Amino acid sequence: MTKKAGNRSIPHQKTRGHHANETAEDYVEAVFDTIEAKGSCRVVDLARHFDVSHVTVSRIVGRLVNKGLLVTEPYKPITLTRQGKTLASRMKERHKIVFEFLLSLGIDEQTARIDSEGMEHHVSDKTLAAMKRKLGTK
Amino acid sequence: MTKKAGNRSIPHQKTRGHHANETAEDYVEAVFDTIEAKGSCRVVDLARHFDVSHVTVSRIVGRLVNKGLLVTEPYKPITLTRQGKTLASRMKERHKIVFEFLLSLGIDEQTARIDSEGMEHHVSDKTLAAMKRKLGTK
DNA sequence: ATTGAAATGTAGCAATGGCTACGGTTTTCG
DNA sequence: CGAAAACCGTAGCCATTGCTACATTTCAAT
Repeated sequence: MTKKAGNRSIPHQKTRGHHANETAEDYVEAVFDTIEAKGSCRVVDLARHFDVSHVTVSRIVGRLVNKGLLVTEPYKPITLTRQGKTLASRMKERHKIVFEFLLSLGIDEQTARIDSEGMEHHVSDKTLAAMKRKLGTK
Repeated sequence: MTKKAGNRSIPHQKTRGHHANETAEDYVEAVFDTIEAKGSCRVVDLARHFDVSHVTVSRIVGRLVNKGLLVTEPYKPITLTRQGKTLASRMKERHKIVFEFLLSLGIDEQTARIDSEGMEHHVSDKTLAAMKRKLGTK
């Protein structure tokens, strides 16, 4: 052994696990925003937000409950655990920095919004710090 | 119907399909680079490159052959179709721009390499153009 | 209080991307 | 040449994320 385990220089992530993380990040952020916007967050809110079926949402919510990020009960609204809130805050912060950085490059809001949503999961702390620096410099 | 179909304003991609595209992009790029580097590309080269098993590679290669991006035969090397070459070139160009842009932010090569691999799939043409502009400006 | 609509849950299917185990091909080398 | 090593394919398992169809629960409006 020591053969199969990540001897490669880390770059290429095992997609499955990596994407599961992205999903968790997206969901806690959406739950946070929805609660902030309308007081509570239901499965249907997330389904509309991500444009997927409520089935997909409730399965993923179940997984994130098991992971300790969300709390809910059958037919009840969804809330964040402390851990979920922490992750959501972190993601919102990343999102904001990447979004504003893109705006500072002269990109329109619509494009910046879409790109930042895709990029925020792939930007390392170092790159995020560099973007923050540039923004402060401006 | 017209109900379930993407009425949302496009940002949130149906992950499955979206990620399949990313995989295709990564694979054609890797095939291109491998052929450039050592004359031919085998399943085992890709398995080592992505640090996954050869089984995963050969299944994905099979799919990309069906998609018209790759060409191969049992126990033979993998080559790119014209379409595959086009996509590979596009991805390499994106990769290069994002990578160099990150370097221009003062990020170290290792980090820039990892981040650019993750980001290249999520950067729109507009954002890419903006990065290119900034690089030219320097 | 009842009923009907909206929201959730459950069952079950498909596609993608991981894996191990096992067996067949090809290549290389003694 | 012949055997070991390297490479590749197939079978079959699991997890994730989509979906439709159908059942159940809640809630609001009459």
